[in-house]
Amino acid sequence: MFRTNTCGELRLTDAGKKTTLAGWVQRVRKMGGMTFVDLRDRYGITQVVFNNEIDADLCEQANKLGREYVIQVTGTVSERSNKNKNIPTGEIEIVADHLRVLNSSEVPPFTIEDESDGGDDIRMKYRYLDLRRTPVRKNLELRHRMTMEVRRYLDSKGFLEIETPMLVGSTPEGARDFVVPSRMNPGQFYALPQSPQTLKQLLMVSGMDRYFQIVKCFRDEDLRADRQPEFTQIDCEMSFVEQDDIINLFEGMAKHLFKTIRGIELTEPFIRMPWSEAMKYYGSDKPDLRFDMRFVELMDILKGYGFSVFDNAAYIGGICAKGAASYTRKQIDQLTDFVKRPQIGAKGLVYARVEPDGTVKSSVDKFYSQEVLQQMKQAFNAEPGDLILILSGDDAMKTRKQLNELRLEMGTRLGLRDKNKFACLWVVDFPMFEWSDEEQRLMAMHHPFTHPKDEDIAMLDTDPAAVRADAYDMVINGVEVGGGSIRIHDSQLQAKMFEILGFTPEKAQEQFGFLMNAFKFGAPPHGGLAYGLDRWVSLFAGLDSIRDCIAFPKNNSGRDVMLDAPAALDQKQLDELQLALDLKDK
RNA sequence: GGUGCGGUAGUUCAGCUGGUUAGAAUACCUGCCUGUCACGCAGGGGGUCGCGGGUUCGAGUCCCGUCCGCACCGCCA
Repeated sequence: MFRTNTCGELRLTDAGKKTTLAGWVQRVRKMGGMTFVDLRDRYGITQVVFNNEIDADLCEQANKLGREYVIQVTGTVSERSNKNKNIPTGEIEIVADHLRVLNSSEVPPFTIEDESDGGDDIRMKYRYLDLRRTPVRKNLELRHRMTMEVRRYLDSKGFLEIETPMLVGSTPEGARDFVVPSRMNPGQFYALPQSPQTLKQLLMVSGMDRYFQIVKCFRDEDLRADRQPEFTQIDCEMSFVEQDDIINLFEGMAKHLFKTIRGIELTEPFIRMPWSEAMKYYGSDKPDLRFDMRFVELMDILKGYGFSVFDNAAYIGGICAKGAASYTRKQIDQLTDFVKRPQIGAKGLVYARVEPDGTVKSSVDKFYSQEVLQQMKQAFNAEPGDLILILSGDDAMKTRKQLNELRLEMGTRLGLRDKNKFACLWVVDFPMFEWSDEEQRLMAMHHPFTHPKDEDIAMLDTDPAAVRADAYDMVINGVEVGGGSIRIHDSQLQAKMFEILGFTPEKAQEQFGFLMNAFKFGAPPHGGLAYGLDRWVSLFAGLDSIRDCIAFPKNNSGRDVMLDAPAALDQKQLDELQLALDLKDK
C-alpha cells in the first residue's frame, strides 16, 4: 500500500499507530542531530521527525531531501513534546523508521506556500505548482462543491443534464466566434459556442422540459479580471413557464448555494428592480446594493441661478456620502481627478459639505443662497457630517454612468463594499434593443430570441426602441452573476425580430432557419437563464479575478503561458486543412 | 484599437535631481546546531537592470521605438 493515511488526518488519538504517508516535502528543518520534515498533500501537513540517535543513516537520508521532493514515509504516530497549534495535525508527528524518495524536484521557481512570493506571471507559467498551494486548491474545492450543489438542486427540481455540441455553426450576432477549420469540409469552419442558446431552445421543442448543463462557452473578445475567452455557465432552460417561475426557481438555487456553501440563510425575496430604475438611481444595470447612496436628481433645485455649468446641463445629479464631510481639500481634489479621468470623462465635480450646525458649504456658494442649498440638503436627507457630490452633463445617461463610477469609488473609499456582505437583486424589464452607433442599427440588448413584453409588442412597429423585454439579470454586489429571458417560440414573431435587427428574410433563414423551422412544429412557450459559474465562485471566495478559481486560465492577452498557446500551426497541418496564411505585416 | 501602471538576483522589491564595484529580504549552496515548526548561527555563490536605438564624458535612471505583464475604456447579443 502506498499510503495508509493522508497528511491531514492523523490526530493525538492515533498515537502509537504505525502509518505510511506519501506527499511532497514542504520544508526541511535540520537541527544537527535531528531533522524535521513537513510533509504535504492536498489534505494537510504532517511533521515527520528523523532522529540521529535512533537511526543515523535514515537521518542522513532525510538531510538530503529538498523542497517538493515526493517521498513515502513509514513510522509511528507520536505525541509531540512541543505542540503546534497552527495546524490540525500539530499535536502529533511521525517518528520515521523508513524513507523512500519517490521523486526528486528541482528548486521551485517560487515558494509553494500559502503566502507565495511569486507574482501572477510566474505562477501562471508554473500553474501546476501554483495549484499545490492551499489557497488556490481551496478555490477549486469550492468550485467543485458549488457545481455539486447546483447539480443536486437542479436534479431535485427535475432537470436533465444534457450535453450539447462544442463544434457548432458560427452566428453573426453577439460576440466574435472562435472558429475551427474542418479538414473534411475544406474551406468551412465550425464555431465554438458562445452559449448553447439555440440548442437548448431546440431541446425545449423536443419536450425535454427542464434542461441544464454546466458548460464551457467561448467568446473571442478582450479579457478582463472577470472575463475569460472560455468560461463556464450553468445553463438552464424550462418549458411552460412565465418569467416569475424562472426567477423564483433560480432565486431558490441562489439561496440554496448561499445556504449550503456560505452558510447564509437568505429568507427575503430578492429585490426586483426595473432596468429604468437601476439606470436612474444607480447609473448602472448592475447596481451594487451593499450600500445605498442612490442618485438624487437636482435639476429642479439647482438650475437657473446663473451657474452656467448647471444652467446648461441636461442632467444634474448627486450622491450623499454619509460622514464624509471631513474630506480634506486634497481628498476632494483626488475625487475630482478621478471623475475627470478619460475613462470616466466628467468635466468636473461640485461638492457640498453639511456643517455641524446644519448649514451647507459648497464649492459653488457664490451662485446659491443658503436657502437653495438647504433645499438640496433636504432632497438628500443629508445630515451634519455628510458630503454631497454632484455631477452634471449634457447627456443624462452618460452623466449617470459617470456618477455610478463616483458612487462605487466612494463606496470603496468608505469601506462599504464588504466582501462578506451580499446584496442580491434581479434587474428586470430590460429594453429589447439598443442603438449601435457603429452598426447604425438596433441591436438586441439580450439576444435576438428574447420575447418582448406582451404589453409592448404593439410598439415593435411604431417605436421599437421603447419596447421592453422579458429579460432579467441577477446581480450580486454589483456583479452580473447571471441572466436570462423568456424566449420567442413563435416563428412569425421570431422572423419579425430578425427583420427589426436588420436581417433580410434570406439571411435570417440562412443563419437561423433551423430554429424558425423548429418553431413551426409545436414549440412550447419556454425561457431560461444562465449563471456564470466563475463569477459565482469568485464572489463566494472573495476573489478579485475569476482566474483564481480556474485551474488553467488565460492571461490578459488570451494566452495560456504554461502551454504557450495559441501558437502557429505546422505547414503540414495547414496543408491538410487547405489553409494558406496571409498575415498582415505590422 | 485606446489609456494608465509596471518589467532590476531564482522570487518579491529598493535604487533620489544621470556619476566609483547595482543593494535588501527571501530562496539556493556549504558548515555548525537534539525539539524545530517563518528554527537559529556563520560563511558563500548568484545580475544581458525586458529588448533595440538615441541624448550624454558617463544611462538601471532621460528620450524614442518595441516586446511582455496587470488594470481599465472600447468590445463582450
